[in-house]
Amino acid sequence: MEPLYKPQGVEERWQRSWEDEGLYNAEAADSRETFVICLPPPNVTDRLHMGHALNASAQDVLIRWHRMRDFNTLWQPGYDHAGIALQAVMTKRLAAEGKTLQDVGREHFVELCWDFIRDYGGQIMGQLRSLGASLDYRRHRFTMDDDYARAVMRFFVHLADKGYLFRGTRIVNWCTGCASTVSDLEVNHVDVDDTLTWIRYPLADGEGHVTIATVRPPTMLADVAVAVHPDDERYKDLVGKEAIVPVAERRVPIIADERVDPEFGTGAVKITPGHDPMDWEIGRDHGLSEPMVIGLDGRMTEEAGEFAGLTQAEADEQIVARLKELGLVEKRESFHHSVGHCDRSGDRIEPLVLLQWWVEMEDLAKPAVVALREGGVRSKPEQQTKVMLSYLENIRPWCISRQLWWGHRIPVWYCPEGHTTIVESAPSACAQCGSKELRQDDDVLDTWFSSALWPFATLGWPDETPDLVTFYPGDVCSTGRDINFLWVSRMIWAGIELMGEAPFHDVNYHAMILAADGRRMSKSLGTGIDPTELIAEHGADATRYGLLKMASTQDVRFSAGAIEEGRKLGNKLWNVSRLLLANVGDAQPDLRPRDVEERWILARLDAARAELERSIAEFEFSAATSTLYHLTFDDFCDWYAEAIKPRLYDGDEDARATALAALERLLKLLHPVLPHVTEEIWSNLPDRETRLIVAPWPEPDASFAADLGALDRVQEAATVFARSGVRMELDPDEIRIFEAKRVQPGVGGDAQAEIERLRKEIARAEGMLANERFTSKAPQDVIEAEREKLERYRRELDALGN
RNA sequence: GGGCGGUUAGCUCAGCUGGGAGAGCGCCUGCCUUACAAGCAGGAGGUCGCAAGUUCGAGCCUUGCACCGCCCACCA
Repeated sequence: MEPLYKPQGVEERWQRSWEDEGLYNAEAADSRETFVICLPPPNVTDRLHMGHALNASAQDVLIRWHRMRDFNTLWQPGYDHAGIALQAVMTKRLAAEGKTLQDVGREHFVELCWDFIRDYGGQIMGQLRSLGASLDYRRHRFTMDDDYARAVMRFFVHLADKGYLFRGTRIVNWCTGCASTVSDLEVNHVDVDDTLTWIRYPLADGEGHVTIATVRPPTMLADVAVAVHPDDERYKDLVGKEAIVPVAERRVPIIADERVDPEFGTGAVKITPGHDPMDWEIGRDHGLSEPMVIGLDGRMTEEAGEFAGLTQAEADEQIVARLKELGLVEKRESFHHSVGHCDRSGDRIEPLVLLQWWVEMEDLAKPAVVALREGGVRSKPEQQTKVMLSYLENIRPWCISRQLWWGHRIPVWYCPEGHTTIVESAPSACAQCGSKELRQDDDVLDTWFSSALWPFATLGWPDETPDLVTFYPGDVCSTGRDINFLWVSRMIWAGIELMGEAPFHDVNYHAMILAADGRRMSKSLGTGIDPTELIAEHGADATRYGLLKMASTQDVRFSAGAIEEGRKLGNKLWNVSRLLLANVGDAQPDLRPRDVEERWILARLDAARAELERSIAEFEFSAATSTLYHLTFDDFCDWYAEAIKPRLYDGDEDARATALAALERLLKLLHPVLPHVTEEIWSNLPDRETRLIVAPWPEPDASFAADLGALDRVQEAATVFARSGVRMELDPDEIRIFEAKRVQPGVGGDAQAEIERLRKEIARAEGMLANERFTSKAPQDVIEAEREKLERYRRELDALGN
């Protein structure tokens, strides 16, 4: 064993062993209690980034911990086909070759996507292996696998059968960049600077005008009304009259609607149902038509007459110029407001009225609300439950059709009579009229439609497979807050709807790791840090430790020091193991705690076990790393190992056997966080045939917790000695430890300064205990603690000769 | 507009139901160099964002304010 632990080589070797020996595997036939986590399926094109690495580390700690606790433990891996994302990548590649989608055609395009995945996809599983992630890689699933596709089709048909599905013409979020609709959740509202133009609409009866304000003058070509608030006194007389939309020269009614904000602008608003969500709702309620003057390409359509074919910017310029000529522009002012942008492409969302497939969400969401409200599904941090509830309680229909080629094609067939046939696989004839002339819907499903099934479609659903019976429902979902609505909420309601219960009982939302500037890591700004480089440089153990340590709050800046701390911990453990292994002779691990320091370390190990169980169970991984660090450095190395060193050298068999047993326990406690170095050391223990990864987690053992005062006294004496150079009186046992530890006087140890410090503390404590209001109102244990402190200070002062 | 989180040592962050302000890194000093290309021991460094309130006692509870970040949202 070398003095410096080098993870390179060691880690890869164990990763191969664990996997080859089948120690990651979960079997349905295994009758032990199960513990199941599904890896959030990364996009098939993803490479490991900081979020993946952190989340995988957290999940692996849970998985390894439960595996050691004798659970039948399944960590399910796989990929998501990432409809829009992959199609965008492929479209770009085609464009680089000077080709368009139409050039290659649908069928060939899909083949190209598969080729791309074969060539460039699937890298992240290898990267997760290098992190030591103990996924059951044999069970790898992909959301476009044949079996998975069958589940998606069943889901669609199920929703149709239950009446949750409908096809309707509504206003949607159209992304010109993706050339597809996107759901409300995939729209980012971004503040932008626009120009607000105040335009006079003459009244049809020639009696004056009404002024509206708009940031999008070209859409006035699609105006069908002017609306005011019903209680707005200024416009009472105008309601029911007509106005003339300038340029378009169209007569439109002036209507009253409560959704108009009388405080905004003039209190009168142009109504354009074809291009604005609120206008669409008002228009629908007033039975107005929904003309559109902007097309799928974002340009002005034929409906725009003389402006057809122009970009919106060009149309804007020309229309405003025309209005100015007509003297109808009252004013123009800069205007700061928030506008929807496509989360994927960044393009400004174009609200358009299109025929799409929707899921009616209200009833589906209700059982999920109950599960969250009644604690069937808990969140960490807890506030996320409220966030999720407010989303589910205000949920709106989900637009699930996407105008893409890469994805699950919607299983709906249309006949010339206009009938629809909804079945899982291609029908031979129309279900209603028997027509053989069927045409499948061109669209594919939202990627998240298939992701929602992940916890059970990966186990064989809709078939009642042994895997499904054994491993559903799972236990924990660990993910980022960014996909809580997109993915987590949908797994919950889909699980309840199709499986009768939610797929997990706990959701852990991990921290976001930010760059040094406090913003999200950004490739273009060069602030990103690649976890695969961290692994290559510092090792997987150090990377895991560092990520878990730094990610204590919801958002945290990356700190290289945390990784370094992990490396140091592994190195320290390595070296204390070298010390013990080199000096135990042929001793076997055995508990023979004869002396106080041995009972003490066993009690400390058990206390740490309890702290770890609590922190891991509560997903407080940062607290867990802290426990491990102090246990290893302070307790095990600095006190215990130092104290027993002389006896090890002397060939004390009890000390040797107990030291090995204590080291075993330490390795077990550290294994979930630092799996590689602990397994490596474990393999060097005498007669070691079993693997640490499946070694039993230590049972609670409080039998050594009593009478630990001796160590406390030695530590107290050491502190006093270091600060003052004065030795307190100790018992022979205590002196032995004190000597073994070779306690040194601190630099500038100053008895006088220490005496003054203690006197001040004593005065403070005495003051508190003399305060009747404190002694009468404070809890007994607080008062008792204060008395003990006072005693200790007095004892120390006494030792200093005062 | 609504909601949530944050503001503690030079840096990254802990601080559980109110009861002596902490860790790691960095810095300074000493010791050891027969586990630790390092380790051990000690030290300096903080009006716990600001203000008021409750309390015997506030980093922690209440109210207001300031700044930072995130989420949701039909401000044309």
